[in-house]
Amino acid sequence: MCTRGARVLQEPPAGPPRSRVPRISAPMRLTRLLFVTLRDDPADAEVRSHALMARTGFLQKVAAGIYVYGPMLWRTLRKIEQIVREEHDRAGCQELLMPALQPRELWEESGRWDRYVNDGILFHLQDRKGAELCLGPTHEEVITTFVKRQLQSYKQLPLTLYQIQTKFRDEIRPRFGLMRGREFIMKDAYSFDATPAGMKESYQAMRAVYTRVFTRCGLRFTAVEADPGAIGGSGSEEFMVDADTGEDAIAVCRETGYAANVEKATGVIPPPPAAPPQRPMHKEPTPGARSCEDLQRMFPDLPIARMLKTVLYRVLWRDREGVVAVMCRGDRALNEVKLANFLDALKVELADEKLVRASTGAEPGFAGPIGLGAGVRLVADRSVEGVHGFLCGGNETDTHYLDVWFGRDLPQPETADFGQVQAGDLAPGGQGALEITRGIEVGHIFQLGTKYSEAMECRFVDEQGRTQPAWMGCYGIGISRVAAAAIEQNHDEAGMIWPLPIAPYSVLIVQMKAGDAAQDDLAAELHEALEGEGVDVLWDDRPKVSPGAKFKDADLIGIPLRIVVGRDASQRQVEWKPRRGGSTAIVDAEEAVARVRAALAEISGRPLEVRA
RNA sequence: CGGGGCGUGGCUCAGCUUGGCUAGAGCGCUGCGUUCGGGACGCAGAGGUCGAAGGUUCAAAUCCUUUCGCCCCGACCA
Repeated sequence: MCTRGARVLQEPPAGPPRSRVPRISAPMRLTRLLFVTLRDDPADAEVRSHALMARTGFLQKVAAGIYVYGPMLWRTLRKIEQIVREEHDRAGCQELLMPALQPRELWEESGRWDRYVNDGILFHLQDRKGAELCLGPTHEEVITTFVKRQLQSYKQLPLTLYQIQTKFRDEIRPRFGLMRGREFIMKDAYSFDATPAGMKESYQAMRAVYTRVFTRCGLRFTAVEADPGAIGGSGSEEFMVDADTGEDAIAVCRETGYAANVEKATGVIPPPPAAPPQRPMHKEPTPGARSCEDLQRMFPDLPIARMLKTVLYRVLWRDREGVVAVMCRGDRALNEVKLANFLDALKVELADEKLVRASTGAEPGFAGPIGLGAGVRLVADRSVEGVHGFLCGGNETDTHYLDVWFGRDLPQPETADFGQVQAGDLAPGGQGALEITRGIEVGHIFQLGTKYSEAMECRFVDEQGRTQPAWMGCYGIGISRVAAAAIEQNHDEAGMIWPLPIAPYSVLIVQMKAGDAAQDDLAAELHEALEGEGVDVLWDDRPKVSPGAKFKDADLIGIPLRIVVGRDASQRQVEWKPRRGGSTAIVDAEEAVARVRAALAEISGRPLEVRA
């Protein structure tokens, strides 16, 4: 097999293990690693984290949304996992490992098989007997089964179990490299309690774990209120890594500390303009005016907040579908997640033109509350409250009504909050303005309640001798997504900038000229010294690579601490250059080692600020 | 699933509209030499079923059909 002769692995350092701190050891000379960098971004990389990882061999695509995690990335992923493990174990959680393959029967029990298959996100297959299996996208069914076969008494509760495992979801559109893959690494945890109050306590404990985990990873993040979505349950929060390229928009208020995913966010919206003098409702021809912008041109004196739009939705429930018309102030936008929740629907989607014509008798753009087709349910966003003498669609092509009053011309429809918050709205309570920022969801925690424990009969006997379903919570961290988010948040023109706690290596020794005796000796000495202290150190010992290329590569892979061994090596002088910040200093070799020690001591000794 | 785009050495791409020399460039890679603190230079090389199948033609990377894969927008998304 070995046509090129066996390569001897780098011999392990002599003597006993030098550190009790768990550390990821591997060959640390660049000449011993498979290390290739590309000058150009790959054509299919859309975001920086993906492009940079693909250019450096961190990540290689095998199929859409399916990747090889290269050795460098794997080191980072293991460090993230390590932090996750330590914080979960410290909080009293137990690690286990569940199967990736799961039988259909379990998913029938919870009632999720059809839904997940119809949504198309479940990878499923048949074994040779024809039995159906899926590759687990999540593990509520398995964990609930695992626990129920052992759970008998309240004395066994509370209990939190977790695993770190590859998850499979046939995402309709995988994208952005590690950010949204079809196969990805996730930590999922599940708590079991005897009471709702216990569930909330477990949830709060896990919230603290998450805060510690992301803080220790060196990330800037925000915990936000979230919509629990299809998984169900009463309360949930997402942990968002702050990044402009994030897929999620979040509403935050610096003053009050309020933070919520815009899917869920609510606030106090600017009041509508004062009521105009009463005039009778009348029809007005509005040829071609399909949008509020068109109408503003036609009626320049009418404030947009006195135009009420009526938006038609096709709504799907489990057993039926229907059409719902939703009214909303002209200067506001609707929030389909809130709407679906209010209607208890599986899904809402904008009605197509055909459905609009059938429901209103008019071309799209002229829908209104008066004279809607039979069977169309009418509701209104709370932004319509207090709007008087408004304009609305006439349900007749090229026609709108003007000077319409709720109560006089038609009853005000059932009104609730279906609105999307906007920058400048006040936080709930009316203090402090909301800003809209973006984030990458790296963690999500849920209070599940008894949804799965009831469906799957995960019960125990309480103190009074009664049989009760367990109160559950579930908690996820996208391990591989954390790595991508770290780079989305921390990079510059030249490349990645890893936060020290999760960097593949903590220190990079860049040797300018391999073969120069003084440099060879000093670089080796530094490498030995750092290695001996248990520091993850990488040594760029490549010969025949120009200094420029070495610096470019160093910037690209973003090892946070850098020591350059160059022309002053014979004087034991090296250049100290952190990846971020750019300030460099000429120091002697001992000082460089001391600075590494200090930087590492700072992250391990830094008190964890707990952000609410 | 709807709309759009792309598949040509390891990477980024040209060539295709209007079929025709031996299929090109830059980067990367190998060897030799000169360089050596921000992707150096010279010389000599290696490396390609032009995504796949079928068809049209004297002749197909190029035209036609089918198919597979990938990317973007949307819908979707514990």
